[in-house]
Amino acid sequence: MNRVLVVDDEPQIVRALVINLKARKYEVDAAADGATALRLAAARHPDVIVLDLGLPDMDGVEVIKGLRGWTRVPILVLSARQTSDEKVEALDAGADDYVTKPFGMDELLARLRAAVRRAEPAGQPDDSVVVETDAFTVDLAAKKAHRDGRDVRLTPTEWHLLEVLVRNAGRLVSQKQLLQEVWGPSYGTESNYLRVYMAQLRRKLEADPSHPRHFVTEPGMGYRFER
Amino acid sequence: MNRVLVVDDEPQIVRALVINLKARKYEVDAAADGATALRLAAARHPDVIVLDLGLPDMDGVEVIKGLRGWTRVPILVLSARQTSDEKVEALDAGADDYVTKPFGMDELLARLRAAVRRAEPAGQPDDSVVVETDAFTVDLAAKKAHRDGRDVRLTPTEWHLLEVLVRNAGRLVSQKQLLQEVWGPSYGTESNYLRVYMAQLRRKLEADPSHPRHFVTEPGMGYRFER
DNA sequence: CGCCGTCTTGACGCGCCTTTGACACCCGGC
DNA sequence: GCCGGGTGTCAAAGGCGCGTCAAGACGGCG
Repeated sequence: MNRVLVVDDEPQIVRALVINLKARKYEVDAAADGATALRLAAARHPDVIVLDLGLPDMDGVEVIKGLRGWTRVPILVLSARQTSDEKVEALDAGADDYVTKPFGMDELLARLRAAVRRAEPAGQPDDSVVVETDAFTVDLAAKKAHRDGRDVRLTPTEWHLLEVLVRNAGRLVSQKQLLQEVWGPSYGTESNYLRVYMAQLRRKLEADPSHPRHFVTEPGMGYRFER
Repeated sequence: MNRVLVVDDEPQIVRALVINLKARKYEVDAAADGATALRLAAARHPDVIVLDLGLPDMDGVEVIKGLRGWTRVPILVLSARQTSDEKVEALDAGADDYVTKPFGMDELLARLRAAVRRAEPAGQPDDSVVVETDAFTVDLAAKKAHRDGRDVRLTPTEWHLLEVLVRNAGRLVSQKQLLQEVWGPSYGTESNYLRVYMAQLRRKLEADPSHPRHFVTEPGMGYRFER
């Protein structure tokens, strides 16, 4: 099931979109301004964002840039402005598509499907989403972690952190990058969050949490997941 | 340089597109019918396809399906038909974007850039910058150093220094430049720092630290990394 | 409205990294 | 042969980042 973030300050537009999307089995979050949009994008990690450019608190293009600083999630811009310049600016800022109001719901949904479809990973053989270590296994797609034959329960934040680390297996991930990918673009220095949650992951997944072998600290730089 | 395949049966449209695209340093191929389009797509492997739906020999949607059978290359549909049904059909067949004629060249080019951009390989993953010497290997992206089959742990300052030297491999780097790049612009004369940390790097990476072969001192000037 | 799980925040001790000073060494010039 | 600038080496001190714990704030759900 795909998650959509709808950003628009006109309630009736939001309502129409939410109804249509939910009817098609999307999970929907909604935001009425740019700040909320950025926060929700970070917190909920939608598969696609529908973004109205005319927001009360900030320029829509700034929202696009704010998102593009840390994510490649498809952004479908919705706007009443029809001029070519607006479109070019939004697209070059990182938007994936641009639909002018009034729009046909069928077309919007088709463009949404197209955006989601091409964002899906190219089905490459043998890049399994299941990662195994000698102590535990993680299935990113199924959102399941296993250890000693038992399921391990992880909170959303723990999952998110784990996911970023596992996707970069073997590579160092800087503290700043972790913070921005998990907590959102406005974070970057709150390294105490990382310490708390790395401890959680280690406690839940490492065989010997006080001597981690898979979640390695690189002092002063970041963390690394080693298979 | 990106390669574009333009598919349209109207010569003046093709001409306009080709001129504009070539002026922006794209390599351009052109096809006037669906069969030629499919052949050229296979032969030339364009980075993006601009496809008119109204072709003389076959339905545009069939061309899309024919392409999608074997490639995920971005397809930007160009069409005179404005109905919602047409758009939905084309998008669901696998098109990435749909622009109706008459179209603004600026907008089309922006949409083209967006299509090419998102098709680019996702960010960093697996683009490792590995430097090898006979004694050790350094992976700048993963922040990993290897020697005698074992990982070598480096502190942040050591990494930073190593990075500057490796990025300037073979070239002399002045003491002042090293100090300013690693310790900040307000440093420039604290050459004792360099001596301490160069010793660290040599001890951790050189086969014979007292006779360095890769981290060479140029007395009175600076240091040089030799592969 | 109250409960429960999750996230945030602060405090504390420890260990490692950085900084700093002292000293030996090499090499050219006097 | 002596001297001095630049360099390599070592070790101690200080500070900062990390792991850990726990309490409080927050938010979703019944």
